[in-house]
Formats: sequence, C-alpha cells, structure tokens
Amino acid sequence: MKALTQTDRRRRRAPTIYEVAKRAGVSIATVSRVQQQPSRVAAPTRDRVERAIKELAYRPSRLGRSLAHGSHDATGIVFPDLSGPYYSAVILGYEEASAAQGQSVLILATHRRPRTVEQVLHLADRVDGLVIMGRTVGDDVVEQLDRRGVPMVLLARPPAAAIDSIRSENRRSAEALVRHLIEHGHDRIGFVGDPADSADVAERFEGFLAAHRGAGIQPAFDPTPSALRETDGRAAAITLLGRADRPTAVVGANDEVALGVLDAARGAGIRVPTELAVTGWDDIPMTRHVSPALTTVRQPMFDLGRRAAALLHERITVDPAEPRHETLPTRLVVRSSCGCTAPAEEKEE
Amino acid sequence: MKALTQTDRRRRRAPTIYEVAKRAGVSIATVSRVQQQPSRVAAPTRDRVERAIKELAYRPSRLGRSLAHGSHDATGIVFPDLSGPYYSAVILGYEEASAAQGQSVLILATHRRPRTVEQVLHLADRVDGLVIMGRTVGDDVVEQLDRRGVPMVLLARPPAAAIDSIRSENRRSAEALVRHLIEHGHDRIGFVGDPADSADVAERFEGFLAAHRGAGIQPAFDPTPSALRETDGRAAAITLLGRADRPTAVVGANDEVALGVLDAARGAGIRVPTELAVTGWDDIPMTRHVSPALTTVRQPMFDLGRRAAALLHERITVDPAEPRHETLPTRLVVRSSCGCTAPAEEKEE
DNA sequence: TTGTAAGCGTTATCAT
DNA sequence: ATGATAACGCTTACAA
Repeated sequence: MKALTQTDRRRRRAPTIYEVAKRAGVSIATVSRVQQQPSRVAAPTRDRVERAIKELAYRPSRLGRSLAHGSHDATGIVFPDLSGPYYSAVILGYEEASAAQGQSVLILATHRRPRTVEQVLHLADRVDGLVIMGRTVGDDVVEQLDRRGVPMVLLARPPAAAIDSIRSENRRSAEALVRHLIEHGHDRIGFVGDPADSADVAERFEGFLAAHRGAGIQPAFDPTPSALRETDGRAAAITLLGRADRPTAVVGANDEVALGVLDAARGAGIRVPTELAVTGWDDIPMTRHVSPALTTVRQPMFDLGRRAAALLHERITVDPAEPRHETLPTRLVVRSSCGCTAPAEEKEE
Repeated sequence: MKALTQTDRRRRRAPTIYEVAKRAGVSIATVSRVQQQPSRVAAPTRDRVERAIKELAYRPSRLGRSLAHGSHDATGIVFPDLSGPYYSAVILGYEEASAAQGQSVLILATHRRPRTVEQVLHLADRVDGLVIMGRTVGDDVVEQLDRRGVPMVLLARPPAAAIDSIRSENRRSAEALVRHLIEHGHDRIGFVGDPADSADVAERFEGFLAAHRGAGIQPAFDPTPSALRETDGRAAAITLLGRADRPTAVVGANDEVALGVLDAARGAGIRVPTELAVTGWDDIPMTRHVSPALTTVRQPMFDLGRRAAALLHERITVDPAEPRHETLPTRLVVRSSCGCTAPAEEKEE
C-alpha cells in the first residue's frame, strides 16, 4: 500500500488544454476562450468546459502561455551580497508592489562572485524587466542589457545614460547632518566609509565636504575606507580612534558602520557622545535601541523598492519616451549619539 | 537624432534560433546542438555557428527551452508578511544555495491578504518546486499542491503528511532557557507570544512548560498572546507588567518581542535584569547591541534556508522514496538580560 | 555529422 | 459561437 501511495504522489503529467477540450467535446480554442474572455462563449458550452476544467483540475501551463503571449509576467531584482535591513526593506517593498501588479519577482544576490555577470544575463532571459541595485554589475553589463532591449530601473546607482533610475537624496541630508555636528562645536570630524564603494556613500561624503565648506573649515581627515557592515566599521574605527589626533565626531557611511564605530569606541574606553559623537545613515530599527540612540538620516527604503517596481512596470507596459530619474527625500533624525540631550525628533510616525 | 536614439532603444525582437541557423547555413538542430553538446558538432561547423551566435548576440529563449524541456529551472519560496531579520536570513540562505544549483528563485510574501492562496497556486505554476514557510497557507493548499505533484519543502511548519520538512529545534532549547531562568531563582515567569500563532512558538511554549514541570513548579501565568513584532511585544508586555502580581522574568517568543518587552519595562520604570529578566529567541544582530544584551537562543536561520534549498533540489531531481524531516540544532546564548553578570558565551564564532 | 520533423502547451487569427 | 490551424522558440528522436 505504501508503494502505491508513493506512486500516487509521484510527479504527474499535468492535464493539457487538449484533454480538457476532448472531455468537454469542444476545440482547444474554445477552452482557451473560456479562460480569456468567458463572455465570448455560449453559456451552455462554457459550463461544460468549466466542468471539465474542474474535474481535471486543469491549470494552463505558464510556459505555453508565456511562449504564445511573449511575456514572462515576472521581473527580477539584483542586489549585492547578503546584507542587512536596508536591502531586505527595499526588496520587500519591491515584492509588495510587484505582487500587486500581478508580476512575479525573481531575486538574485551577486555574491561578489565572478559568475555574477553570467547570472544577471541569465536572469534577464527569464523576466520582462530588471531592477539593478547599486554596483552589482558594471556599466558594460547595463549597456549590454539596454542594447538588448531589456527594460531596466537602476536603484541607488548613479543615473546612467537613458535608463530609468531611482535613489534617495544623499548630499543635502549629509550636509545637514554634518552641519549639525559642526553646530555642536565639532571641527575634527571623521568619515568612516568608502566613497569609491558606492554612489550613495560618495554623495554622502560630498555633503560632508559641503558642510565643512559652508562652515569655512577644512576637513580634518580623509575618509577612513570601510565596507558597509558593522564589523568593517568597527575595524576602520579602531584605526581612526587610535590616532593621537583622533576625531571628536565620526560620521558613519551607514547605520551598521556607525554601530561598529560605537563598539570600537566602547572598546577603547571612549565615551559617546561626550567624548565622541557618532552618526549613521538609513535609520534601521536598531538605531533606536542602542545606547546612546543613534542620530542618523532616514531613507525610505521600502518606498525605494515600491517605486522601483512602479517605474519598471511603466517602462514595460507603456515605455515612456523620456527616461525618468527620481530621488526620494530623506530626513535627519536627531537622537542622542550626536550629543543632543533632548532628542528633537524621537517620535515614530 | 534623439528620436532616433529612442527608436534604437525600443524593444527589439530577439533573434531566434532560425536566424542563427540561416546565417550559419545550418539547420536549427545544429545550432541547438552547438549549445547543448558542442562535441557532437564538427569543429568547422561549430565555428560558423558560434560566429553567427556572436554576431546576432543570440540567446536562446528560456520560454522555448523550458517548454521543450519541461522544466522551469526555478523554485519559489513563500514567506509571511514583511518581517525582520529572521526571514531575510532564511531567504538569503535559500537564494545562495539555489543560485549555486543554477536555480532561479522566486519570492512571494503573503501579506495576509485573501488573494494569498491564488498567488501561491499561481507561483506553483511557474516553478519546479516550492518552499513554504510557516503558516503562510493552510493545509488544504499544501495538500492540493502535493496532489498536483508539486515538489515541496515545509519550513518551520509542523511536518505534515509525507512532505519534506525542515525546521530548527525549539522544545529542548526552550526548556534549557527557562531552566536557566529558574536557576536564577525565578518562579514567576511570563511568556509573551502566541502558541496558536505558529508551530515554532507553540514548541517554545512547550519547552517553557517542560522546564516548569522539571522544576516541580506551576507556571504562574498563561501566555500573553502577541504577534512577533516588537510593537506587538511591547503592547503585550505593558499589560503583563501592569499586573499587581507581575512576573520577575519574561520569555519572549522571539527577539523582537523581547525588545518590545525591554522597552515596556523601561517605560514602566522596571529595571532589567535586576527587577525583571528578559529573554528572546533567534539571536538577531540587534541582541548584542541592546542594553542589557539579550539572552536568547540562536537558531541557524541562514542554514535553514540553505538546507531547504538542498532538500527541495533533491526532491525535484531524484525524488527520494521517503520524505525527510530535518531539525537543525539551536543553542542557548547567555548574555546579561537574564541576570547573568559575566556572560558565558558572549563571543562570536 | 547533419537535417527533418514531431512535439511542448498555449494564444490568436481566420474561417465557418 | 465555434473550430482549424498557424505561430511562439526550442529540444530531441530518427533519418539520411
């Protein structure tokens, strides 16, 4: 009996439209019509077909359908390595909006492997369009895909050529952030992060410089290069804080880096914020929970994903003449790691 | 000129195998062979074909290929609403392993919408197999898919019928965790979380009860129902901690809930861990950063996803006779929120 | 070694 | 209102 059950469970050939047609005593065209435009089929016929469909538990093959129709009804999103809250939030936003549009979502993480390019091209073959995050692939690949006619949206990547893009504002908020630190009296401010690493970081660093210029002071340090994980930030900060002329404030390229800085400071016995101010970027959930609570810049990660889905969908369906380049607003969130005692904007919204 | 560029970028009909064949002066069978088994084509012919492929930038249509071959080379993972670090980690592990197998990954978040079932069935139509997390869909749907012959792996869901499953150990670690609290002298321990909500929570609560039994004491409270987000945990804890006979220790169903409890305690002016011990579950990155650092149970979220991918892949390719049910080990991570002063296992590994 | 031709499961255009 | 039938783009026997 057990073997029977096994057999029973075994991969079954799914019923095709032909079997439904035969059972209902109609042609396959009619079966197809019943699914596409039921109104164009006489009620009695329709009933027979629907019964047959039910009885056979028929589901049209996506592959057949897609091949005939010429579209995948799916899109893909390419993101960097296995990262934290930032990427999850973007992807969730993307998934939500895509699902609402009836599009399936394929994800691809580029694990910094050499096969990345191949994988991205491969992915492009099975979707109607692609969202490319940051520096996951080179411009050459983007161009190649564009030439091939693959609808794309670049996310958190400098607007290239004539391709739609979406990102959030960095420069102005970074300037506001650093200005805030300067107003706290800091004039020896470090920057932990690598401007060469991503456009986002580069722009944040530009804002950092702009704030200095605005205050008429020279940056006391070059950026301390660091990847965007906490452990990278910690390592970089250990170097930076070990200097005799160490900074009195450190701007982290993102929240995770800032947490690493916090940790490094703790390890070095440096008090935050009294001896060292620290700021982050993103406003991930954790920022509220650390002590001192992290002053940061909130960026609308979920909306970034959602909006990317919308842009891509338009690109696929109507293909607007002009490329769109959107920048979502960000906002300084002052907590206590910058030295503020009565946090101005601690409330959730 | 601009219009020209536009036109140039417009969706282009991709070259088909026929055009390559014509250009190379061979039949489509030969073109196909060059891609499948190059060795079976004479070198000179092969060269001509390869040149034609290059010149036309030909890429075989996935749809055509899949239809002919009868497989999608893709799998899907279904997870609940937009959640935190737990789901991201599982999904990333799943993606990584799947990519290594050459499988594309489709994701679907069930936003607790009524359309969920339809969406899952839809997803099943476009993949070779499915991972179903937790209570995203009812048993009826799982059965329906199983009857249809869709290879599946159930993740963090009670092993149903003859379907492969993977999860991590809950009961024993929960018992160890609560025993630890009891050894701290607690005998009025609350549980924040809803055992009816998921199998994971139910099993953790069983462990909670088992520890009490083992110590010969009665649980002082029924579980305080709570969903798994921080805000839910906070709300539930506010109730629980507001009682005159409030607990001296609270076991959170997961880390986020525990953070909510921490927050509620802070709001009520209750000191942790001196007046109240708190524990979580999962060991998300944040647990290290809060103060006091959270005592919790580490579960291998990334591996959960990775292993699910492996099981599914086997199921799809070799279809083992017997269903496999795996349970990954978990581990108590003692930090300070339980009242321990010299954290025993604080080191990262 | 290469070509012919039959699928694969739809959709959609014509006829009827 | 319904049915034939030609795509859609590939893989893979089977022939030659």
